[in-house]
Amino acid sequence: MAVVFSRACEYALRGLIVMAKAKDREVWRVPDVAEESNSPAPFLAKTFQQLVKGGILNSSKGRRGGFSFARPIDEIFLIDIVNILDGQRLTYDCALGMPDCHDENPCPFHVHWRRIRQPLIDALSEESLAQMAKK
Amino acid sequence: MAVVFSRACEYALRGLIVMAKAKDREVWRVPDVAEESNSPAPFLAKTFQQLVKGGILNSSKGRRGGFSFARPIDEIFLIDIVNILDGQRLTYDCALGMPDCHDENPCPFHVHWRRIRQPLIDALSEESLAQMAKK
DNA sequence: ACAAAAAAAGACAAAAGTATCTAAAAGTCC
DNA sequence: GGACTTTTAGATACTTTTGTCTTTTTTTGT
Ligand code: SF4
Ligand code: SF4
Repeated sequence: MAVVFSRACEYALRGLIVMAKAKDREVWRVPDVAEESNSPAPFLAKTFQQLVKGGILNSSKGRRGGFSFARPIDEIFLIDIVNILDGQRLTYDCALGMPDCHDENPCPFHVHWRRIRQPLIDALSEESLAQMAKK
Repeated sequence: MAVVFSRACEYALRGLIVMAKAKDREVWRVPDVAEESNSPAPFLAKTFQQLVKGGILNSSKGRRGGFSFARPIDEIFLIDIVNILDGQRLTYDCALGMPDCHDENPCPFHVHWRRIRQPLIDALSEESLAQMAKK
């Protein structure tokens, strides 16, 4: 088990940060992103396809093809990426794994998880790839 | 992938909360805990064995045997359970999955993860099973 | 002593997640 | 048009986690 994000999400975040940091370069081939972000290229390629479907990336085939951002990077927030790759797991699901329990008649742990999850959601929602690239 | 804890940890937390809530009962058989916490009994048994090794639970075999707390439940904190079952993953490892990188020359995400992880560690460190049982 | 009950230990099975490989489709450049 | 490059799609393999099953060991109660 990874720490908080799935491996796919970890690789994607690392890769997208690399891409966002390179102001001069627009289009990236998967092998280049993979090398720069220390990710396995074939696996990263799969997750980039998901990000294309999710509207984060554009892709183009052929000689000068590759992946590029589908919109300005100050309009791409970390939560967008996490939502596409890891779903609502981190932002909605019960931390104790109960399938059909939310808010009504909460168990003792509920209030804690709420207090922890909300700042996480806030941070992911407020931070854009553009801001990540600056630091 | 579970939300933040492994399944083993989810089941353990749920089970221990059930046990802590029952002030009248000291010794619990695994099948009873499993039923009360909606966990698979054989799997829960395995994780309880880990908690015995970790010093959280005592176990006794035979007719009136079962599991009981190894120390007062106001001295058992959630972080103790998480540390035994999930290791340092949540409290120390890099959220982006980089193996050998901590604090020195941090990447753009580092500061965010620190700001999120610390409240999590604090909450888990401050909350005891006794407090969990009250609510 | 004996039978029953419980945890302990280990083997095993199933599922999910991660990673690689191959062939196909589409675009670029000459 | 043809060679080449890149994504896309699908198949496949590996690994880890999760879950089950069986046997053994220990204790209790009769
Ligand atoms: S009340 Fe407890 S079991 Fe229900 S969603 Fe909240 S943490 Fe999960
Ligand atoms: S600096 Fe970035 S890569 Fe390094 S431990 Fe922190 S979050 Fe992980």
